[in-house]
Amino acid sequence: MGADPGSEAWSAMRDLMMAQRGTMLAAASELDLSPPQLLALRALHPGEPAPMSALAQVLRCDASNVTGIVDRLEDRGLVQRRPAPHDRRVKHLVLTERGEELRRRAAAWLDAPPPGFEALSADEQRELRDLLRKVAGAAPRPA
Amino acid sequence: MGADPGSEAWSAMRDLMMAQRGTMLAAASELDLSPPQLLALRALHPGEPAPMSALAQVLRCDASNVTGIVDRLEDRGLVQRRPAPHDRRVKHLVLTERGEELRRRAAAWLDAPPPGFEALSADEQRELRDLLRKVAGAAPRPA
DNA sequence: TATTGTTATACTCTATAACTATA
DNA sequence: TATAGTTATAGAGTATAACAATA
Repeated sequence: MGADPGSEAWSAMRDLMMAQRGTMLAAASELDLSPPQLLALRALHPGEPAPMSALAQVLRCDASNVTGIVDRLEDRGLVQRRPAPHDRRVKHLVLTERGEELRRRAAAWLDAPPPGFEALSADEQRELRDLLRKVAGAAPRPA
Repeated sequence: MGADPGSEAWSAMRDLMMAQRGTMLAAASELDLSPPQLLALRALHPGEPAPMSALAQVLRCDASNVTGIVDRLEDRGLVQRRPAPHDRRVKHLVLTERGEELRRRAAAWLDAPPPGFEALSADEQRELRDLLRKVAGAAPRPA
């Protein structure tokens, strides 16, 4: 019955991913954001203007979609489009004060480890961290 | 700079989740399925008829959406609606032969551990499995 | 010529509300 | 009365193709 340890580990991790999907959807609903809007808000960092194209990369969607997603975030006063200094084709996105505030509320939902992590001792949490870093570091996301 | 080990472990796991999101989107595109359709196909198990409502739970969406998603899967000959024996309000979903075949192709994409897992020794994979099971088991998904 | 972002289009997903058929 | 699934509706996400402005 037992598959190899790697597959079993991956299976457990996918369970956690499905649970996290629920948390993310709940957070989006609570913050009155669509899932892509929530992802976009998190991809933007305070004080770090980013081109529209960066959002397309994170969202893994076509650039044409970013236009509409940013339109709605901008309509709500959460982000602003600004001309990029070095290339007049590029538009930079910056978080507004309200955008930063909403982003902080999103972080409170999503950055905290799920309650299941409390089942591990401090030593076990360190072990888990090191193992996960090894896995994540070994597989740099393909562009 | 270092947060607590739990947060650091969670951060590494979220990196893996974002990477997995890319894999899932690539698989859906490759199989010519939308993300919800792919999720639905995976939620149905060969030889195990399931009510529409089960899909709504897995997809975490309203029941009204399931109608359309199943409509399109049925139009493509991947699933079939059947009357449930015990309650004539309920409709059971079953995978067709084509549905099972496509589901196998989806599993090939998604069930295999990402390449990063190869960075771990067999012992480390077992450690990771045990730690993840402890975390996942401690936090049964809230209904 | 190539790239960034926009527009137009068609399709899918999504929740809400109202509805049908059953329980 | 309550529940399973459908329909109608409106808004949002999605890719494709064509386009403007800029490089």
